[in-house]
Amino acid sequence: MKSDGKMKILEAARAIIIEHGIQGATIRGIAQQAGVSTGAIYHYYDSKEAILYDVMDEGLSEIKRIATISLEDKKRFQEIIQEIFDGMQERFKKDAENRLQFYLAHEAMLGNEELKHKFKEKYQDWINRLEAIFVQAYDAKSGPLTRAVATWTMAAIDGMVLQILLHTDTVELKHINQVLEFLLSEGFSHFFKVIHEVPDK
Amino acid sequence: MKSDGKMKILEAARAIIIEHGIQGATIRGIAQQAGVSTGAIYHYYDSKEAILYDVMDEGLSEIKRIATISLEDKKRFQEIIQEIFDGMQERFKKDAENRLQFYLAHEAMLGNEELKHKFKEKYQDWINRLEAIFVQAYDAKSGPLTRAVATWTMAAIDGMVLQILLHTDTVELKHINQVLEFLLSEGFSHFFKVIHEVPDK
Amino acid sequence: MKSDGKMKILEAARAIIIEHGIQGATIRGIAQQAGVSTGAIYHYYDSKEAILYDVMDEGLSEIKRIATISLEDKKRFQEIIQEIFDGMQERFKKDAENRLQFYLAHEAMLGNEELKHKFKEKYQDWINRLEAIFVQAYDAKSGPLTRAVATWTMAAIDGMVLQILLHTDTVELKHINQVLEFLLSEGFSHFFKVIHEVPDK
Amino acid sequence: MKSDGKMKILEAARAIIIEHGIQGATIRGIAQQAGVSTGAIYHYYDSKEAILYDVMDEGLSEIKRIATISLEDKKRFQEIIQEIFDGMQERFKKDAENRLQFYLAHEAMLGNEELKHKFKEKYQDWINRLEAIFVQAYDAKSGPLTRAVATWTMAAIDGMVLQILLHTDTVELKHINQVLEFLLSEGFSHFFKVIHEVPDK
DNA sequence: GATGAATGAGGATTCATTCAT
DNA sequence: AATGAATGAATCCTCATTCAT
Repeated sequence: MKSDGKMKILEAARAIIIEHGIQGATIRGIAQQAGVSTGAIYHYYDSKEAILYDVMDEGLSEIKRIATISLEDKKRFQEIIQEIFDGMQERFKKDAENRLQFYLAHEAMLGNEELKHKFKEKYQDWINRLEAIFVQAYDAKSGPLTRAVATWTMAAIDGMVLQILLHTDTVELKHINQVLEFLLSEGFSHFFKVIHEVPDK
Repeated sequence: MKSDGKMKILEAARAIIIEHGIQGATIRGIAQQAGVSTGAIYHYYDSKEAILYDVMDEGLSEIKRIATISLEDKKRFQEIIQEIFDGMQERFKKDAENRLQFYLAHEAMLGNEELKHKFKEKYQDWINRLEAIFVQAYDAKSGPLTRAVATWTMAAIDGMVLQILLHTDTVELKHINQVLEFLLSEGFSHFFKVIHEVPDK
Repeated sequence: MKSDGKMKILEAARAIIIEHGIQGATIRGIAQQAGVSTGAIYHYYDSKEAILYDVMDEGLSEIKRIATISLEDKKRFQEIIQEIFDGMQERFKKDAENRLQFYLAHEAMLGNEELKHKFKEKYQDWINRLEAIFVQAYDAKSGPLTRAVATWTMAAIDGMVLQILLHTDTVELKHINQVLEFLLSEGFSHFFKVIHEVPDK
Repeated sequence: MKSDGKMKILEAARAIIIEHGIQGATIRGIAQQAGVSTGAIYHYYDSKEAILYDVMDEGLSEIKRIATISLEDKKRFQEIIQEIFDGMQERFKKDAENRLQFYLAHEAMLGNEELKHKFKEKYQDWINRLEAIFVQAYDAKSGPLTRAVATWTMAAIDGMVLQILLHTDTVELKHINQVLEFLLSEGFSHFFKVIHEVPDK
């Protein structure tokens, strides 16, 4: 449970980061946005880095991604596919959250080891879930290859989010979705069927 | 054709970024590494950002090279595939350039209009080339769907680069590559064959 | 009401300018003279220019003071005249502030819109006050002509300040003042008497 | 006689100063405008300051101001007045020249002793001429007071030019001119008549 | 708990001038 | 005569962090 003060600071930091990026998130700015003094920040957090870590911790926990799909009740193939598809569509639309995640990922890759570790955990988790979904949906045998497919899928989503944030506009969303639909309904099926026949190199 | 001075600076910047990260890449540091004065830097580049952009641009133009080679002479399918595969492997290794891509994308998202425009152009270009390769390799008919596939492919590569930079280590590279290989040698073939039979919605 | 910190900085800036000129007034120098760190300066002022503007503003608000005093209680003509005269003499002596006025005017002309706006307001204010004094002292009827006289008077003072700063030494101060005295005690009286009889063209 | 190279540089410097002010006039910029290399500048001039001096020398010589009025042929009072008036109107309109002169004056007052000296000479000259005109027009006796009046007049013009350059817009030009007209046709006459009766203090 | 003034090292950038070619 | 690459000290400004009140 976070204290009131911490929550105020976290929320402020989040808002600032979304608007001004990590570089633009200064202690002063966060303090101002939170309506407290700069000194007060240091009552709650030891350093700026600690704040970033907490922002990430909260931020990444919120992001359920496509992994919210319940696996408890056996659903029909078509239903699962549809849910995955809808989940991805939702993800593409969450501009603020995507920015935040992207900024944090960027900060992590700049050398912040703690953040990097946090991301690693999260990706492991996300990919685990995605793999589980694939296993169920496509009746595939869990293994390094299903995991690799999940990894590639996650990568494709991240990369697509990046292009959306950058407004690269290389092709209409309609066609992006057509390909996605094909992949989900046929591509993966084909892959998992074929791949099982191929011996591991 | 880059001047000697520019090359010296680019090489120095790349070296610094690999060793100290982007945050550690200061003008002073780059100048020192390049063995010139700080002022000299500004003889060749208008700003630090221009240098970073050039490092990225220079490094990632690999894609351009591959595209050019592949399309010059009619090669056999297997050869083209191999080149694409190798090109992607190369991309994964370009540590400094990949970091820069995310760093600069970050800047672009924060409102740097010039950068935003450059990224848009760059993605359009990359995806155009990728599409052209696909058209040749898979004997597909150029259209919004081939373009969408190229866009997804680009996205997947970017996303994979992100995971590599974050060291998410969700699965061994061997399996990542197995999936990639399947996609290139069979997946896309299958897709383009099937897709032509499906009418545009 | 200026804070202690601001006053310290303003005084330091004024001292530096008088001794080393505007070019010699660096942030480091001002900070040193004020006995604070360079960073502290930015706690009080947003930019170097803001400091310089404040030094000028503070110094030249003398005019404002005179105007206020004069109009508070009904004074005799001779007294008001004397105050205007003394006020002008004071203005001539404000070396740092006068230099700054020209320095900042220079900046304004080069396209600094904020500064341009400030100058416009300042001149409007000065001339309003001067006009009010004239109206009271010479019992003139407020209107475009009294305003025009105030404008010319302000112009003459500025121009004289310029010549003082340039040390043109075209004539002894004694005679400059004799003419000024005549203007104040007789010239303007004559003008306002005559002008009211002339119909507006 | 100035060499071709010098003339090119001077003209370039002049143009740059008018547009970007003295601070904006860099050796590089001047060289570029003149279409020569930065090094070439130093073939013709020893330093930047030397260029400024020359620009001023040319610039101030060109400015004939109201002093172009010929005193050779005895003109009628009304004619001379009209010429002075017209001369001032012309002066007000020469935006580029006024800027140049103002910028140079500013540079001089920043501590450049050579420029200051040059300005002193010029002001002495201008005021001498103005005084001579007054003596003739108003039939006054040359002396310190006529000189003081000329100095004040010059000051008023400079100050008015400043306000015009700053666009202070305190009053319509029409009324500015009405006051000026009164001064020329009646004010000065009155002054010179009265002043002769007053004994020098 | 809370404030906000103060620190000071470190950042990018500018520019008159020099000099080998 | 002419070039333009190179110099490097100096500029303004930023910001995480500290600490007396």
